[in-house]
Amino acid sequence: MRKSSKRKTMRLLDTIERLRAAGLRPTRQRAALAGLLGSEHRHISAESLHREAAKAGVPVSLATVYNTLHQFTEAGLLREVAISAGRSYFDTNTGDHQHFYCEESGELVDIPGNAIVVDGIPGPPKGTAIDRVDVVVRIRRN
Amino acid sequence: MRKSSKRKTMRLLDTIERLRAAGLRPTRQRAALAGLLGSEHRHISAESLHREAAKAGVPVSLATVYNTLHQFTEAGLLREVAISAGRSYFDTNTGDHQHFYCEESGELVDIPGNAIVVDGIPGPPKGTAIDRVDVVVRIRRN
DNA sequence: TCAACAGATTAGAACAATTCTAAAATGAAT
DNA sequence: ATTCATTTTAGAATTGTTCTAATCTGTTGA
Repeated sequence: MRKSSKRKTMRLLDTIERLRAAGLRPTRQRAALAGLLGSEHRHISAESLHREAAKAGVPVSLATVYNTLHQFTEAGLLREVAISAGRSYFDTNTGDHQHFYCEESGELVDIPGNAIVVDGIPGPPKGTAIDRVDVVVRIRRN
Repeated sequence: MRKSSKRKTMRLLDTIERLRAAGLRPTRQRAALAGLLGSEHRHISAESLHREAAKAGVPVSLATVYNTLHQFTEAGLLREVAISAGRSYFDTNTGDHQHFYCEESGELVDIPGNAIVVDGIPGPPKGTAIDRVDVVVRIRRN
């Protein structure tokens, strides 16, 4: 067995464990998608992941990609980043951080959470609690 | 002439002046929509403004509502607030401020700009400049 | 005042992103 | 192996938005 193959196998087992831990049945498709998401932090859309899966020879329906992304998000494996109407990203980095967003290219760039500080947020309206604070720094080429 | 009618007329003239000043031809529809947007600060969607116009007896096509909202935004009369895929708001308050967003109700609540402070934003990627910093404080009922 | 034309509006088609549906397939537990 | 709940799937449906080509309206200048 070659090294790369062995590594792949170990990653797969890992993935299956993580799915189980998240309370998700480790199906073929979920494991494949989790594998594609990989360990490096990335910003993906449903469409782009669907294309990637197809390219990797894992035929998954677009509906399943959407289902899976939402389940992963609920399970805390992903974070959804709202940018603009009709443009939704999923971020494999669920830790504390924010984003630059380039209006022209549509690209996201991370801002480490320890860099940015938001201060002076008033108490939330009665009967509600703060869930998360999202900062999007919109940038333009010049 | 009744008081309310006089007030209405004055507002209309005002509106027309503001449109001209923004370099927009003061058409029936633009004046009507600008009038509906009124002077109090509000958060609206294209759909909601379209419904309002219909209810007020001003038949405007949805396409015109979209066109007008975008033109007003470009002219600096409105600010667009991106909340989530498939949910875009226009804010009649173009001054410095941010928002609470209630995940459950979809409502926006203003946070005065003088309250909130964002610090420690790193220099933007090479070749780009910061256009705007958007803060969305996501809240949930409890 | 009105003719002419650029610019604006319109209904409806087209489009993009996402969700729904009902049927077929699969994983887990006997 | 059989069963059953869960998952996947293709394709239809929905939603929000933009496009298109025809029609209409402000504005300008004769």
